[in-house]
Parts: sequence; C-alpha cells; structure tokens
Amino acid sequence: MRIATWNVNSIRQRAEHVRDWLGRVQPDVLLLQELKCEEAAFPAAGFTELGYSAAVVGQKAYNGVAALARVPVEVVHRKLPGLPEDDAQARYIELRAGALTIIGIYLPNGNSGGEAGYAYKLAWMEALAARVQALLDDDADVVLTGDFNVAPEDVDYAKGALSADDALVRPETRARYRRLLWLGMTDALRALVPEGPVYTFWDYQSAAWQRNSGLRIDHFLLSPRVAERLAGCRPDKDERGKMQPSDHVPVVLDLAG
DNA sequence: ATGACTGAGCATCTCAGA
Repeated sequence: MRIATWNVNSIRQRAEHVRDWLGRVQPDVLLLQELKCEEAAFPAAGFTELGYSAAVVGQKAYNGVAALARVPVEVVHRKLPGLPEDDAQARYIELRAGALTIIGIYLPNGNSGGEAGYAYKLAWMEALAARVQALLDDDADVVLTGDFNVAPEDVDYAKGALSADDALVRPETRARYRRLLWLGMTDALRALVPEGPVYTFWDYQSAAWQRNSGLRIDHFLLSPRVAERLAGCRPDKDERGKMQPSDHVPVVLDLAG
C-alpha cells in the first residue's frame, strides 16, 4: 500500500504536475493540501481519467484539502472534530480505506493574525490530539499525514531558514507535536532516517532551493500496528527542481501488505 | 544589513504562505 501527501500550493496551478506524478509514482491514495479553490473549481476530471476518485474539502482562495484514491475509500469527516461549529477553514479530511483510517491535514501556519492566529494553531493541535486519542482508544489503525507546519527538531530546518520564535518551531508548537508521539504515533521518516536533515519544503524566496535552505514540515505519523508495516518513507525532491513547482515536494509512504 | 517569490482575488494592491 502506497500513500502520499503533497501541499501543491494551488491545485489549478499544479494539476499537470500532479497528473504526471501520479502516472509515475502510482500511489493508492494521495492527500493534497493548499488547493486554494472551492470544490466546484477542483480539476477532478484530469484525475478520474487516470483512475483516481477525488474527495474535496475546498474553500475560496485559501487552504483546501483533498484525497485522490485508486482504491475504495469512504470519507468519514470533512472537519476536525472538536473545533467550533462555525469554523469554516478547509483543513481536514478523514477517510476509511479498508481497515485503515487515513487523515489528511493542513495544520494552520500560525504566523499570521497575531496572537489570535497563533492561538488558533494551538487550539487546532489540541483538537487533533484529542481526535487521534479517540481513534487509538477505538483500536483504530491510523495514518496521519499532511502539512503539519511544524519542524519538530532543530535538525528539521536549515540554519537561517526560520527565526527561533517562528510559529513552526516555537516550544508550544513542538510540545503539541510531541504529544502526538507520546500517544503512540511513530514519525515514519525519522524511524527510517534517524539523523540529519531531510527537507520537504524550500521557500520560493532567497534562492532557498539552490542553497538547500529547507524545512521538514510534511509528515507521516503512524499508529503502532501500522508502524510495524513501515517499508519506506521519502520526500520526492525531484519535484522541487521542475518548472513552476510547489514550494513543498510530495512525501511517499510504503506499507507492507 | 538588505532584499525578496508565488498565488488568489470585488486586484495594479493586500493577504497569506513558512
């Protein structure tokens, strides 16, 4: 089973990149983030042609997540349980694929909107931990993936790429990420590559790609039985070197069975 | 110390991204 995640920074700008990539890499499920469009504007036909169904949680201009799947999936949630009823940000999709629960997230960045913006990020992380706890209490097999907007350790961002008080690395942010690990989730990439930088994002500015000034902020967290099936996890760096790329690259997870 | 790249939208500037 192959599952992938990709923050595409506008699906309408990146539809051809995604189509080419699906044809080559052939994931069973691809979680997308930062669609930057409503569901009606999502270019679904280009993916169904390739054998992928599309489940879209869209929003005008900002955010937006989706799942493309060539295996049967059922959408379980389109909003993160535990957030206020009037929360309209499209950042969460939860699927069932056979016995697996697959969650795709676009976690708030937290650097805009002042203290309220950062508080929203923390509240979102609290609700996410509660959701993961509930699933584990039900003995579910969980793959939690997407753009977490968290660089968990100092090795996960290039020197100078972020300031120490950035919302992606603030201690309160990292503590809430660690809480997911304490619940029993395994960081798939770090389980396979325990040391050294492995980036998934390079800013458009300041020649960040050319200088390899990147971040590791797109993750796969696996519940215990799923972690036992871990066979591979890698970012596809080649995508960042293409014409008009997203600033994030896809990350691919392979599970045995 | 400075500058600065991409995308969307009631758009030739502002907001957000990270």
